[in-house]
Amino acid sequence: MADAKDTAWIESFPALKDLPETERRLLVERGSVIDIPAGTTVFAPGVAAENFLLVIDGTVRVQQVSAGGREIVLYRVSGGETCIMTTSCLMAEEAYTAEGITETDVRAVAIPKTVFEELLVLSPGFRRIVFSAYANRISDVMHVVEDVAFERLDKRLAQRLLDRAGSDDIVRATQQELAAELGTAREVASRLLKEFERRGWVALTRGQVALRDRDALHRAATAE
Amino acid sequence: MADAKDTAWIESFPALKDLPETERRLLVERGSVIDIPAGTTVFAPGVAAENFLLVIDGTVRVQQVSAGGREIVLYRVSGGETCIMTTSCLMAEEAYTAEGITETDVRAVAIPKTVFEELLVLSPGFRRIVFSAYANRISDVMHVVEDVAFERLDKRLAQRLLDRAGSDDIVRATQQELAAELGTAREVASRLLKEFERRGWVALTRGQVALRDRDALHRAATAE
DNA sequence: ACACCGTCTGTGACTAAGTCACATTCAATG
DNA sequence: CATTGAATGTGACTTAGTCACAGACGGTGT
Repeated sequence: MADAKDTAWIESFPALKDLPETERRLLVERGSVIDIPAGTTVFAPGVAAENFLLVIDGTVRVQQVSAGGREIVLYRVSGGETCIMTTSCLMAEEAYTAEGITETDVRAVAIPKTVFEELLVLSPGFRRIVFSAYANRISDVMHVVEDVAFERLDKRLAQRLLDRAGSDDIVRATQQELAAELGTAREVASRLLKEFERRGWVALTRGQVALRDRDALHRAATAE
Repeated sequence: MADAKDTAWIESFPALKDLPETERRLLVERGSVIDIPAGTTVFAPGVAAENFLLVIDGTVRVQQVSAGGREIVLYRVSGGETCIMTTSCLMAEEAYTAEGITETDVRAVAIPKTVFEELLVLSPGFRRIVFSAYANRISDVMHVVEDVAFERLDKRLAQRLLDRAGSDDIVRATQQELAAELGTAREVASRLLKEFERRGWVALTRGQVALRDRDALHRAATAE
């Protein structure tokens, strides 16, 4: 009876829907669709996950947390993507210090470890999906290194505002949250935002930033 | 005739030498031992590699290079480890901006892509090795993010000096190279090193740093 | 031996970013 | 409408990065 719903999700994964019928059936029959409320910790240091997660809808934020309580966002996993950290926590020798938190309500498919192994064996397509997920995450994190080590903060902030703004040109986030995106201190983000406001690029209100001049922000984000 | 030598290398990989005989034979018969001189670029942005590399001896430095010419070391691959970047360059959708360079003469085993695929299919042990290599590299790079974003430079420099010093307490590297390790500017590294010297922790000569007080450096590296 | 030259190192002056210690403002709630 | 906790603003200071140089060292060829 739940069959109609169970087969539907696979269509949201471009990479999966082209798999041969046997492999699709394995996924559909043995994977279970789960709903996770916003703000849930999906994985964290010291907590081993037993499932391979495919995110159908919503986003999971993966971030690094420092001893001093500062945070930095490493990447986000959203609809149609796979969350490799849940599985790879098992395999890493060193302990991760990163954590994954649902930013919105998330609907996901949990593939048990055994089925994950089976698919790796019998499906070249599935292998490709898993490896390219890994490769892309490494690439994401390397990009964060590049950003933090070499780019100016005003540039990074402007870019982040553009990335996070919806079509209404509004970023719904506190300055604390924006600072955590970039791995900087709240005061620093605050001062930069004030400067952006002084220049007429944004308008600040409690808990949100309204973009007023996307062009100017874009120029700032891509300067030299 | 080359058999004696061919079977020898597998013993330097703790993870591989416990594989079943069939899988070991595949590796030994189809992999080819290659020698790479120091300073060779093993992989770079835009260059796809066709082999899976197992490093027998020597080290490969993987680093990020910025547009402005600044560098930062992400991790090193040394004897008994696998270089996943060579294979995963193929799989990532985004282009990498990292490059791998041999720091010493390197002896490695190149596993052709087809054999790599075969082994992934038939060997759970080999899969575990590959995935744990990926997981550990992600972990390494995340650690770099943490370091760059949250740790003080003097602390990081002290740690790096201790890491890189041989048993003779000497780090053979120019200040430029040390700066590149940490992703900072040469002048900054230079000033910090001078300060370390003033405190009697190190002695500076052209192209090398001699450690004079490991304890003090260790305290600096682990302070709060 | 010595002059040459490229690399490596040192420094001052300035800008950018992070820290610390607060003051202030806002919006939800009783 | 008064209280309260979260969010924001700011000054003063330290640490890190940039820019523009000036020296200093060590290998090379004559």
